[in-house]
Amino acid sequence: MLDKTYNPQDFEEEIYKKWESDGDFKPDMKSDKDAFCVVLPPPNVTGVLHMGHALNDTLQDILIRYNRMLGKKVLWQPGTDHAGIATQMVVERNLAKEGISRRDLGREKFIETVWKWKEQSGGTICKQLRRLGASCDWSRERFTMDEGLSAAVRKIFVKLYKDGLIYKAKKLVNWDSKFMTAVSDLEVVQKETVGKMYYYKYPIAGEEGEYIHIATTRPETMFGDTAVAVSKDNEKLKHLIGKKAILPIINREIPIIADDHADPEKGTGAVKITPAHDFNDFEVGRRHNLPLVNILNPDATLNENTPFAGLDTQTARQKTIEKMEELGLMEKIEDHPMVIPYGDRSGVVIEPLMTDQWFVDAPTLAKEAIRAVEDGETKFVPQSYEKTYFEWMRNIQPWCISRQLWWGHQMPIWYAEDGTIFCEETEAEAQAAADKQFGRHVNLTRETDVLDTWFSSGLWAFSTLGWPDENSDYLKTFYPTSVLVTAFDIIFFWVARMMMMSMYGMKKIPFKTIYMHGLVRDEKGQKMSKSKGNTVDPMETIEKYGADALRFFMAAMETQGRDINMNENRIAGYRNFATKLWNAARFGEMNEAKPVKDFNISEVKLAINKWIIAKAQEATLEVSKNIEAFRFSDAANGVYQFVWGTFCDWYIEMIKPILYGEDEAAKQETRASFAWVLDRILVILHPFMPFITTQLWDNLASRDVKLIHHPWPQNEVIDDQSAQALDMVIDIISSIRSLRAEMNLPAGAKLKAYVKDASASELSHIKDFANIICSLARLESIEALSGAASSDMVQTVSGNLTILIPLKGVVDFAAERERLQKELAQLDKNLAGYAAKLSNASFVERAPAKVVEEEKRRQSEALANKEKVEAALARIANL
RNA sequence: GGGUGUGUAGCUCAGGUGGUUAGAGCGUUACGUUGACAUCGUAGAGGUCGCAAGUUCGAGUCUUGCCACUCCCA
Repeated sequence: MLDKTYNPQDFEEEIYKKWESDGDFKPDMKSDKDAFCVVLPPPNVTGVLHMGHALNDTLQDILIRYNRMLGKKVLWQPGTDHAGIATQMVVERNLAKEGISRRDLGREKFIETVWKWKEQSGGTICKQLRRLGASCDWSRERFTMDEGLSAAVRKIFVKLYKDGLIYKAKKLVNWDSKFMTAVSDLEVVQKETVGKMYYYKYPIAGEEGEYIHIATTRPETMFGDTAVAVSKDNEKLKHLIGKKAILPIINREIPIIADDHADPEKGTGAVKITPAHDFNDFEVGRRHNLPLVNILNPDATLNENTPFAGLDTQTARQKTIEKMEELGLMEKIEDHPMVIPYGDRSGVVIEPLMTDQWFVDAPTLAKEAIRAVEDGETKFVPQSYEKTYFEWMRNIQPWCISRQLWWGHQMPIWYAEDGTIFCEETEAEAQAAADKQFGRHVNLTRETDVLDTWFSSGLWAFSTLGWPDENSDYLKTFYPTSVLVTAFDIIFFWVARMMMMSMYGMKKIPFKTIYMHGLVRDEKGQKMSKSKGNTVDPMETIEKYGADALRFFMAAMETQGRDINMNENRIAGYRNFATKLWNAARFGEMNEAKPVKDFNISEVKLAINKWIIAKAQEATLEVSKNIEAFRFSDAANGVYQFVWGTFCDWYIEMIKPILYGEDEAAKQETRASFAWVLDRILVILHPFMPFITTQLWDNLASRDVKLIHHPWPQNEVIDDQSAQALDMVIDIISSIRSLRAEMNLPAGAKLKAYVKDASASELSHIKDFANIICSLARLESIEALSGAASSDMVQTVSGNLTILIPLKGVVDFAAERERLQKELAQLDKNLAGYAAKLSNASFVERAPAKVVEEEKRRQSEALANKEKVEAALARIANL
């Protein structure tokens, strides 16, 4: 027997453990069916599950479970990302608590510590994914730093290097002074702030009392100035071009050059050029062959090229201003709105800095990645994301892949004493190559930089399937993967890079479809963030409402291209939905509705049972179609509507008279049909709510097949002949219920009803379903009206039928007149609309005949109804 | 500044290709403990579909302009 109340905490975790220990998530590699594969976007190993994951993983699990039930060979490939900076940060913070810095430990010991941390605390998010019900094949769990994936990284790195697509260059890069590493453009966030604009002047060399006026937001960088630029079109200032300015304080002469970077309309029209510390100035410097003067140390303090060595930029700025004031060169300081770059992990100001770094030639790799999408080999859903993708890919910049961190893939690069570079997959190979080239044994030292985390996750679609082993069964079976499901915020970080790396490494697309979903926001539509304190922990939600309710919420809210706002009421609503299903199942149990082996739906005789079976099949079709089209909300709402609105609200209520009646054959068939439909519900609801469906499946009967592997119904022939009769019954019941409510008839009053204007077949249906109608509309009887309607009868119209109920002295006829007047007004309004359309010659001429016919039908129906209502009004006019 | 979305009931949201009286859940009102379920049932109220013009026999849906907000890129 099922428990009286639905309590997901009682069974969800156990069910998951059983699936996992039974190997239910593993693909049957011997099967000859189509393959279906999804790679899990690897969460950071430091991560904990947030609502974004809950959405992402629910959608993937729905696709995975649906396709598994379709009988395909299904793999959901899980794993985690080593998350370079994030992980190093966590471990460094832990060490700091014990007063140890990573430098105290040294590189090797530190990395050991990270690995230890990973073993102990790295698996949190994977446990949480299990709690959500994600049916990943955990036996194949990978980590971006594990041996296989590291081999993939080395192999592709060497290949790229030898193809000339990885190179070392001294360039201006985004420098994070907290972690003392370069970061990529994507890891920099631009924040708007109100800063200051400083106006000062530089003396002109050899011209006493002449100055050039400068406006800058960063006075302390003046020690790195190697020119002042003026536009050649600047009438006021162009006479200065070719002269020299003197950098005050350090008294260095710098040229005044002509360059359009200096906009005559902005600031003073003259711009100080600091090529080593500004991306724009760097370009100016290159155009004019200006020297680069670096004024910063790696920790963003000023160096000995300045008078303020060792001071941080803020202090140095104050000192510079003071000095300039002393010299009488400071003019004014104004508030100035500006955009300042910050490190997305470190939160410190990012400084452009000249350093030696390694780059991937992204513009070259992007070509194939663009082509694959242009040619439709990979499709974006919703398609509009193609635009974003193309926009980015066509303007892509070289990708800085080196990081001056310790945690990550160390680059397979070795230097000889003279600096010659050797790039091989192993040290031995590098040594051999070096010895061969030099003709003697040389000492090699390895590059200390590690790779950007996204370099290894860029290989994820194929490295997890066994590459570089080209003969791997999994690689052959599952590559290209079927669908990638991800949020749009990592389209550049990850999706674009996987496309590039896969097209380069595999010469084939990584996935056929990329499904992009939105972000999960808080109730007000604000982005969730720890600093705002508006995050909702999915684990707490699951604890309170069950994983199924959270999953169903995510599915039901997922409409293409839109963000999802959290809504606890709604989650509670889906928990109620689960409760509803639970109680429906209990109803079946109490009424001995057990699944019947080899139950043949084509032999079902009762219209009510035929009807619900057809409706269940229609719902199945709807769910299938919508999942295939990635219309998750339509799919979820389809099952919801069927379970609650059709099965519980109508079918269960309508079969009660049968189940409590005397007709044994009818009872038997109804019990079997009920059980069949309930089973069908469990099947089509399973991808959305795997736990409750499995719990019910396992407890309602002994089964030959586990629900997780139950075949998904396909190609069914739907017999909906009985649909019309049942629709009429439902319509009659609804009309009578409305009438009762509107007239405030006591719920307990048993009434007699008479039907007018019914055809012979309609009358026979009414007779067949009389007990159902009476039970649900709380009538004493329903039969055909013989003779004229008596004057105390109130009426309601249902389709083309008129239902009359005599109400001697029970009713307030004034209220009834009011009700009928209201109905009449509505009918008149509609009739006016139909008449306007049909008297419009161009409508009748140009609209399709079907539409015109339909309009005429509606008009005549409304007219007939109007007559009936008028008759009823006349009848009770004097009461 | 460039680009992209969004604006529908009190709230949160659905409304592929234009065609009934624009739907759901929550909330709300009235009634109800009828032998699964009060985490419930029945019935109702509630909308100039952001604004304005246009195309069309017909516009929530297509076009243009405007307003407000979101996000991405500079």
